[in-house]
Amino acid sequence: MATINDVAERAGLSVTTVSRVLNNRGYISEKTRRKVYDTMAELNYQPNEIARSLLRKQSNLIGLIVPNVSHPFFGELTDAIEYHAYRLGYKLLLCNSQLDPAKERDYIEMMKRHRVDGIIMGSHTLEVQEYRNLNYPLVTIDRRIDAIPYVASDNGRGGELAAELLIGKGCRKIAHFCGNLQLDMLSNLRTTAFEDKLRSHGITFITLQTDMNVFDQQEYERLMATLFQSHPDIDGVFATSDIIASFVIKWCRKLGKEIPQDIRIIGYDDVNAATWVSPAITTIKQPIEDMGRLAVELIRKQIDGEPFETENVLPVGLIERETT
Amino acid sequence: MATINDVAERAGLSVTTVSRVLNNRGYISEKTRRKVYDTMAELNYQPNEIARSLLRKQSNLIGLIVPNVSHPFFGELTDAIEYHAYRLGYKLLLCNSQLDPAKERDYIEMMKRHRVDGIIMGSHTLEVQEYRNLNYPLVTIDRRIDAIPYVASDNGRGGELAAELLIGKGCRKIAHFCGNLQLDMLSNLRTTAFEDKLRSHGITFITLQTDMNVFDQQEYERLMATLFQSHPDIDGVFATSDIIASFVIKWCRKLGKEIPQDIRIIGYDDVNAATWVSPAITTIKQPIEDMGRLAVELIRKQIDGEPFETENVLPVGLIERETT
DNA sequence: ACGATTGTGTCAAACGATTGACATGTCAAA
DNA sequence: TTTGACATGTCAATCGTTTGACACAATCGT
Repeated sequence: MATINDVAERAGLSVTTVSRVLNNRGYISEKTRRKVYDTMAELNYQPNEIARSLLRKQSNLIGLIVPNVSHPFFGELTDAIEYHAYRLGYKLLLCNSQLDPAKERDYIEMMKRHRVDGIIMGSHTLEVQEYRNLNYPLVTIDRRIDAIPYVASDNGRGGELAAELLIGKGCRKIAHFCGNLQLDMLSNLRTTAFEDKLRSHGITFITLQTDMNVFDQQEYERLMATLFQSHPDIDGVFATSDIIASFVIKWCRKLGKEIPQDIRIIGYDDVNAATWVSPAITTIKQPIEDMGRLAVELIRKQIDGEPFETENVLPVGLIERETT
Repeated sequence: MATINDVAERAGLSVTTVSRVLNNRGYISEKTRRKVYDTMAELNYQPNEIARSLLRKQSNLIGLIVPNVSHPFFGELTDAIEYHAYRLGYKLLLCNSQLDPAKERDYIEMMKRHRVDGIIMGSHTLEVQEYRNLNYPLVTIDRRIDAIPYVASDNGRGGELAAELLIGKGCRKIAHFCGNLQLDMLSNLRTTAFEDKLRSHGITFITLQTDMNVFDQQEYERLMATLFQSHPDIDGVFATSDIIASFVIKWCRKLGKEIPQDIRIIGYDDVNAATWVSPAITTIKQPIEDMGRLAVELIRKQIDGEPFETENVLPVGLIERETT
């Protein structure tokens, strides 16, 4: 691969001059500028970003850790993050933790070695202490750790909205699929708020935990079987992801339950997949695009030393479709 | 951030010695080795991969370009690629082209500047000439360009299997949703093989083009409306992705068509989403995991100068579920 | 004709690590 | 006592680029 020296030599100029046109500094005549560009094209020269990064102490890389990009929520979030990172001139280093602490730790180390400019943590399976010691531009999705800036949507409000809708539709016995409550994530607020609301209305509910971030279809199926066997009379379901909701729909069909007459279902996230199934899923919309934009923005601000908000909670919305 | 000099100084050793323990070369006493590791931990030292890359002329980065990770097929493919890249010690640079040639070109340039060790092209919207001139370790997914190694699944066989199944089930008038036939992709072979088979059996068919890689829900809906309006009597559908198939299912429900009694539907890919909808989609399975593994493997072989196959066509399979 | 502006050059240091050449020393085996 | 393995050190070059300091011309306005 051609270097700046090759370009300078071939163009009959000094490296300094070539560097000057590359970086737009100092006086350069139009003729020289053109000569340099021509030669660059001729040699198919691309400035070596590695050398630049070394000198500038800036890699223009952002690390993103998610449980799994093939989960619709994280896929769409990754899309949004990639879009905004690109707009700001950053490249994205993608890591799937698979919710494996060892892999997550390993990836974080790798990223630090590669001197990424910041890390967006969509997965967080480690102990709080480890994140605290990181000492790095960081943004967390859906989890609050000390003073580390985070972006989340209003999970409490989401749970409330779901409860209100189901109550309003007259449901009397409701099942709720939530994520792993052991993990310290803000999405657990959905469950808290949802249960509080139901309790205050004296409505019966059953809460079932899943691992919503890396789906295990088998586990979902087992869970559905258990639920409908022990509680054949539930008339409402609040699932903490649209994917789980789609499994509920499947199971209802299998059991001959009419949706929404016999049972009402509400999902969460409003991923594209919510409209792929029929009936289309009523859901709580997370502003995925905005969350991605904000996450990137927060990294940028930390890099540029600008002030930033630590707590970034975005509004959610109810999207009513055909399952309620 | 601490450098190797800081470590050496603090440990009372020379950089050479520290470097020797880092790289496991030459004689090192157990005592010194421990001293170095302790000091590294103390200073929270991480060797600067940027400096290493510059010297070694190896970034350990693999670039991946896909139309869009939030498309289930590419999400799952990305997962597989990430998994195997990680196993081999590579990090993944993720790029969504959004099927925008300008963005794709721009990303390719960026990747070359960053000296990624190889590029996996899951999106290819540029002119053949541009890829030819790339002169870089490259692997293409589902597209054949000169001698550039590619991985694909047996699209021809896939189309054939779909046709055989539908014919076997007694369908007489079949609709086929294919991707953009203008793009020179191997997935077009599905269409060719499918149509050939139907023709040889004297079965009527209608082929409709979509842009399957970046889904536009609106477009799908429009397409469905058109199809069922002008051909209310179709009794079989072959969709070139499971997502499109799920839209067909939706539309059939809306029109009160029973699946599979009135109409049989077969999708393509066998992504997870194929089982989220009900009835679960009968589909042609692409070995996504293997495709990802092979793609990474092909990049590695090019980097390491090992011999490799240029044509890598993996077998597909029929997964019969509930829509046929 | 003077000084300012413009255009280009030379030189060297710096970024953080690796590596080869070579020197020096200790210690134990032969 | 000699030899060689083991252990560590010094020194300098290298990867490709940027940048500041400084020098030297040519050209321009006045």
